Amino acid sequence: MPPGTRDALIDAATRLLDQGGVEAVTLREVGRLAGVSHNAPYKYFPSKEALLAAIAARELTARRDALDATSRRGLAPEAVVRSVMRQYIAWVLAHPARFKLIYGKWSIDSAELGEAAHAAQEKLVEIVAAAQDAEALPPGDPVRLAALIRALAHGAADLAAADHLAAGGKGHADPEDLVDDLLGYLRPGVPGRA
Amino acid sequence: MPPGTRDALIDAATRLLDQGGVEAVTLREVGRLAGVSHNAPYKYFPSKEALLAAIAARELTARRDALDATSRRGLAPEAVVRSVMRQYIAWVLAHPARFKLIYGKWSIDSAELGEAAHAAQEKLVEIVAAAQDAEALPPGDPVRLAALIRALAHGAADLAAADHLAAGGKGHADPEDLVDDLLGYLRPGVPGRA
DNA sequence: ACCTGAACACCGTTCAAGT
DNA sequence: ACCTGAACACCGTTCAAGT
Repeated sequence: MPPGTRDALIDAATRLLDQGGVEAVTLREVGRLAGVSHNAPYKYFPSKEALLAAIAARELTARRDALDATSRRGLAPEAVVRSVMRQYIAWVLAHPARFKLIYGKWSIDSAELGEAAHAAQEKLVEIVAAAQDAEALPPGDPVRLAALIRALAHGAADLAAADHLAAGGKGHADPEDLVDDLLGYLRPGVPGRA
Repeated sequence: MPPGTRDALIDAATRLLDQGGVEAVTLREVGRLAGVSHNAPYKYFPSKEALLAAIAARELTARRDALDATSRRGLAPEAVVRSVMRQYIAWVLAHPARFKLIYGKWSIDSAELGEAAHAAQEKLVEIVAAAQDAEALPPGDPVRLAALIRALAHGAADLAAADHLAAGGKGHADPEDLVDDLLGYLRPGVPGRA
């Protein structure tokens, strides 16, 4: 079954999510796009939220694969870190509804979702640790430094997506600028930004 | 009219928001809590989303006032910055639904909401600029440095609220730790974290 | 000016029934 | 095993009507 009803449902729901946000994802419209009735999804997912969790898990796995691909490209360790942060921001701005969905509130907890998130997080820690080994990032707990870097990219992207970065929007501070600023401050042994 | 139906509606909606997230805010329940019918809100707000925007604007104004109060407390400039970041994180963790609402997707644009966001942002820039003047933060465009600091607090708090900080949740990296780490890296003239 | 009750189109979910 | 159509309770919004 190459298409597969289950995948067709996830595809349809993802399309609706991208086009109109999570509130545009109705089971009736998902069914219509997938060519089934509006309650066929209940054969594959116990609830609408479980369908949304499947979208989120699939997306997080794709993000982890993207991190993996970047880390294998043969770039210098610091370039990998910078590239990964830029990709994160580009992803949020390209698919804000997927981003909001993943980090929004969940009433159910999907093991698939939790594991996908964990895998992506671990990949980033590896990348940061490699940059530390090359002395391109300051020493210390790589989990903690990865969390710092990721939190900045996450916050900058979210504020940019919500149009709350540097109120007035003069391009005074794009999320990419903030990434560069942070990496500048993190450069080991070099005081300040210079 | 001390209570005032309009304020009673915002109060009721805020209570529902805090208790069950934005999806728990239904006009029927808002009306019931406020002691009016389920369509009385339409006399004060053109839509449900406009009522939500009023909540968001009120909250942003309260945040600005909190920033203002902290900056007038007579603390050293660096202590003000640290205190303000901790307050931001505490606010997100205490009222995640208000936070998600403010930075979520808006189909309408409320002038009140935009102005409240701008006022809060400007207050933070003032605080950062004062710390720069006291050489407690590195020099440069205060708007940009304020954006960096805020983006980190925003991202760390959002990831913590969504339980995505340092997957595994061992307290390896609390949002407050990340704030301290960033301020350490930003200390002018001192290389690294030491 | 402020509020109500009935009505409309829509939604998630359940269920009996079909193949 | 997989899917459908009818039904239920709920929702945002509109509207005619009341004071």
